[in-house]
Amino acid sequence: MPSERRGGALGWQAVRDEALRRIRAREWPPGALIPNEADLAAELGCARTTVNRALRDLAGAGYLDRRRKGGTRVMQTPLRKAILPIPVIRQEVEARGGSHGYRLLSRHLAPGPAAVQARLSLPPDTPLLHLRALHLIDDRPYVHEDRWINPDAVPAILGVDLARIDANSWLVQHVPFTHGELVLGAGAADEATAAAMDCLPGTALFTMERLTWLNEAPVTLVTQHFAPGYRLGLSF
Amino acid sequence: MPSERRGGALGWQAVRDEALRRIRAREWPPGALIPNEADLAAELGCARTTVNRALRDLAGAGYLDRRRKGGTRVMQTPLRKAILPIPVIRQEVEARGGSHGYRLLSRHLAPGPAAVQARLSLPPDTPLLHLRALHLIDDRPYVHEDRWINPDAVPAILGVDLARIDANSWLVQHVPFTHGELVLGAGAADEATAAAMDCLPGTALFTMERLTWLNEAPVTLVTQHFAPGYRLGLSF
DNA sequence: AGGTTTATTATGTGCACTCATATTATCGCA
DNA sequence: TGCGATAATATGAGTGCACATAATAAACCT
Repeated sequence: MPSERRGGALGWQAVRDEALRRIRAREWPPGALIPNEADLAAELGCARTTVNRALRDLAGAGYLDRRRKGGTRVMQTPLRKAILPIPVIRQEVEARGGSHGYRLLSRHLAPGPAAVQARLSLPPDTPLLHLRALHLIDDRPYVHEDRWINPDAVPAILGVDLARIDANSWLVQHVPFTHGELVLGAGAADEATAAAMDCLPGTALFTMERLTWLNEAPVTLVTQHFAPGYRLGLSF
Repeated sequence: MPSERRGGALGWQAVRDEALRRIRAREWPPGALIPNEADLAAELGCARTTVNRALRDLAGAGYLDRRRKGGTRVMQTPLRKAILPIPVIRQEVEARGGSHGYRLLSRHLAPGPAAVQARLSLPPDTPLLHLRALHLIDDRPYVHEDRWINPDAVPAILGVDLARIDANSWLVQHVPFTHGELVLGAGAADEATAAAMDCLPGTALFTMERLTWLNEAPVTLVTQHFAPGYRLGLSF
């Protein structure tokens, strides 16, 4: 018996599936108020706790809107979401079965342009570690990255041999962060990027900008340009 | 008392916060086995159920790896994720405070190119509704979309006046779907897209391709090209 | 009628108990 | 020593109960 348990009662996943079925079948149409937990529990022959967990899960998935005393209603538009794992290039390449190469192109310690300092919410004269690097997959250019690191938040980074290990891998292993922002876009390759990526200037490149924070302190800002033709696939 | 309850016991969110603190402080270092639920409950003075919920939440967020009998260990790399809401252009534009305009550029009912039929897992001769449309924000081009709809999955779409309401809005309101795929990328504007978007051919455009399914049946495949300079921001 | 207080209601959360299930470790035997 | 059966263990899950909390509806008093 797939979805049944002792005495024919349903488990929380079975309750969730049944509720989702009713939503999709429009038995519970968009915007409608659904029966309360106690009634559903009685109808389905399980405990209220079980119904609670099922409905809480559906609310988290964006199908239901729940409020105390107000009851539970079906969202008018399901509002689906896709999950984007924050990529670690090295792992991404190796997961594809490719060999990961890495070349540090430049390394400087100095305040960045005003726009960068502002993006990090730092005074214009705060020195930052500026890295430019190239990730390779099977010896072909894969990602060109331009990174700024705040040494105040990560003093140890200054002693790391970044020609041997890429900053992303090192940071992921050694520096926790609390939250971040991510911006996706498309841009034309500039001269420097085109040279590094071995493509023509002006080629359309997929771009990802990432800014991470450790509490109130900015950790690192990185802009990555992906090789021409790169596609990022997600499921939802 | 912010995080306390009756008798000084912690609630599940407080337990989660404490566990997260220990992970970030490296009191529980990456890869380490943490105390079992019963011990933690005893230490924190709450029920095992409460600890269970807290740790389950952290596992869902990617901080912990749990397995029966194996115990709970801290993930070596936290593996963070960003949530990408599947956009509905009209709502996105209006949420920005802009006015949403829409123009249907073409509408045909015929089988598509082999690549499209294959992407939808349909025989090469299945007729599809092919739409090209332009979304405007404050009367300026915003998104150019090229859409294929499977009339077998959505017969009613053939009777809808798609010059008045955009297909996305109509589909979201009238057709449930079970899952989908999404591909992000960057591409150069071709002649037709450039003309519609009022930019030069070859301009780098952010691209989103979306394919939705209703159980085993493909519903719609849409390729959207966003206006030059478009940036998609997310938090994590 | 108007506004404030009070009761009602549905969900949110916690606890103690019970059993299920997936592993892992251990024991016993050849 | 090697291998299969068995016991031990940590998490997964369900139930019944109690109480907390937020939002609403009803009662109440000017």
